[in-house]
Amino acid sequence: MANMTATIRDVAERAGVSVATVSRLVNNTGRVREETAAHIRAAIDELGFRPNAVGRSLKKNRTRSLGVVIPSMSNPVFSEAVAGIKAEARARGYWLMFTSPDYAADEEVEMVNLLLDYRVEGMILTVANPHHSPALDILQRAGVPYVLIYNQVSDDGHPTVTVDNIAAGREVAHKLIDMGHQRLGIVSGRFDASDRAHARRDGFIDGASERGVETPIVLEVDFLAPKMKETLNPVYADPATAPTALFCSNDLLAISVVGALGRMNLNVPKDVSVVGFDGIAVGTHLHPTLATVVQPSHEMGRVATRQLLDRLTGENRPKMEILPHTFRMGESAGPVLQPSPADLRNPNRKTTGGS
Amino acid sequence: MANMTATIRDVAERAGVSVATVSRLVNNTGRVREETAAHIRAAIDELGFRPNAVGRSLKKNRTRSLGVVIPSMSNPVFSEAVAGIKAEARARGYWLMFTSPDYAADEEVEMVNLLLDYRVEGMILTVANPHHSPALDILQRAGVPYVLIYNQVSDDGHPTVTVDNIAAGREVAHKLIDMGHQRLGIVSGRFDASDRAHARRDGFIDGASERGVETPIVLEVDFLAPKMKETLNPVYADPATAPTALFCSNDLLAISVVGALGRMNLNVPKDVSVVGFDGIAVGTHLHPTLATVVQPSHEMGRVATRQLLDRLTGENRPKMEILPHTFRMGESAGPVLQPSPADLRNPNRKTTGGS
DNA sequence: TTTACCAAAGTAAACGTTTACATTAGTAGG
DNA sequence: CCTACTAATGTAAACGTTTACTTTGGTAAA
Repeated sequence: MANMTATIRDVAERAGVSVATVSRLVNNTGRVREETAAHIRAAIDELGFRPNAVGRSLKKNRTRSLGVVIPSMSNPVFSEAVAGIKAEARARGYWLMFTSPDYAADEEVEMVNLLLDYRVEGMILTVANPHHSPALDILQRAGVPYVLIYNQVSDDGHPTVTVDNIAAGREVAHKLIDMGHQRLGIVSGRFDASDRAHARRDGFIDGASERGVETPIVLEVDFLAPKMKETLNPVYADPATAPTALFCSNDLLAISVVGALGRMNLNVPKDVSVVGFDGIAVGTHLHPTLATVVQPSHEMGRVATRQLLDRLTGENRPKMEILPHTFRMGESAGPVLQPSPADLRNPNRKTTGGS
Repeated sequence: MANMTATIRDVAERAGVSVATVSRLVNNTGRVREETAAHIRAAIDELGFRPNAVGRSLKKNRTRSLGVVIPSMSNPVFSEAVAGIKAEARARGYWLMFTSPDYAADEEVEMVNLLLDYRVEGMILTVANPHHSPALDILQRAGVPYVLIYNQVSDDGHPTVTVDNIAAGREVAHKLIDMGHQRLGIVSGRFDASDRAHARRDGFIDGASERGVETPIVLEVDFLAPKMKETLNPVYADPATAPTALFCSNDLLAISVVGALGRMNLNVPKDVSVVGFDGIAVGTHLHPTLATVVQPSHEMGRVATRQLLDRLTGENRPKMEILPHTFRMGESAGPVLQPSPADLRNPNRKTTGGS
């Protein structure tokens, strides 16, 4: 009967050969006579031998594992990226050790430290703020290669695979204004926990300003437990001033907003248009389907991993890479139905905005 | 400047002590004079020394890591469980290596093998079918402790933390029938990929039968890419025979069903009631909110981990543990509004059903 | 028969820790 | 001054692999 963790030495002994020969057979390195091989294979089977990756890692000084740190596992957008990372990593023989700090900054540092202790060969991560990140400092000090995903970095910064959040935010503003919306709003998670939410907001506000539309109001909510109705109620107390379109910093938030509006007896999109960000799958199954900016999450994961692994094999250094996003129209967004008298006098697009 | 992976020997050398002393200081085992300690700490800082977990694991023959294999990362119900697992594991100094086979049976085996190679000390997993699982066979053969979660096992089987899926299914049937529904349906993922979907269906059918209600029709869809409208259209072609209530084997599916019905111009819950299973957070944010059976996912993760770790420290053997589920009412389910003439003559609850 | 070569296998030294055991030196009791 | 004890530290052998280097035979060429 097979049992507790036989070692290569046990196998060698039982097969009557040296450990070196067993190792060579197991790893297909060097040649071994077929007769001998048969003995060894038999011994392996009988003992239930399974090469110890710990011993191997130590000797080769390579763990063949990558660390992945994403903000949260409960947002499908990150799951999709991890799927992409996993696909690419496994195709190249790497294993993933991943974890999420769930939006706690100190956890970010803690997890990076742990991963370094485990000697991952590289890391892929999304941090709260890449421009001031203790976690990244540690990583750099340790000299372990890494690639960011989703994060919004300025040009010279860290190697990153992401989309152009600012441009995307701007486009959403334009799209909504083109549909006739003149009073815009933003619903976002905490900006200090997400640099991309920050960027999307900036782009959106910028886009509004470019079209001479009043600056959108900004509603910052706690992403983890958004009390959506309480947030929206005061804003929609006066329909005459309330935004006719809301841009949400991610799809999960947008779903929550759509639900809350419905429960406030406001129709989406007739009374309020809602646009999300991310393009998570569930958005297409809702009623109304969710209008959103789609990020190529799976692809982002793949590309980041490819960059990282190429770097590890010395092929080249990762650089910043901006992947294309797309706007996906959905039933949650539509034209303004009842423009206010002011809007009737003012055509949609002002050519220029004073101040 | 700090740099490439200093070893304990480097530190010892620089501090002018032996490696044993450094080890003792780092691990708080044995005493070391404060003056010496200061030197060592300085050396550690200057060299950026970070104990190599691989070396440590090899020597101690303990990796302090647990393997987690869940069917999919894109279903939030599993993310919640992992959060619970993570909380408990980290509190006791364990690290998680987790992965998901994404509903591919051969991957299940592959992942378990990899985790065993990495010498995880125990595993927590949800398999497609615990009664015939090559992955579990391997695990048992290897003698590595494990605990299942979510899986539906018969009494004598594997240690498992789960809810009573059959009873829950039965309750849902009763609830719906109590609301006046007489024509029931089930929408489920592939039964061969989920023993719990199987159990929920059995319970539901059983519950209907107990009340003398016609056997629900069963719609089996591909969970990964459900073509929901195509599935539901033929069923709802004739409103007179179509189910007035649908029980879905999980919330993600239920959300998809609600959306599809909406797009078919059927009102939920006026025309059709929909009930899900899992209790994922997003369900409470939708409009209509999702009626569902809530599993204590986080708690299930915690309990399973506690069982496993207790087992590892020899405290006791894990056994099957059934946690309580709850029915959460939501706007997606309601009473039948326009009972058919037949229903009017027949009161809701038949006292007994003849075949 | 020698020589040279090659395939097949063995030997032993790492890899970075931990830890049982040994050593040293300082202190207190006699 | 010796003895005994203790605190502080050192020595060296593991843990399970991989791999450079060596050894052993067998075979073909000369």
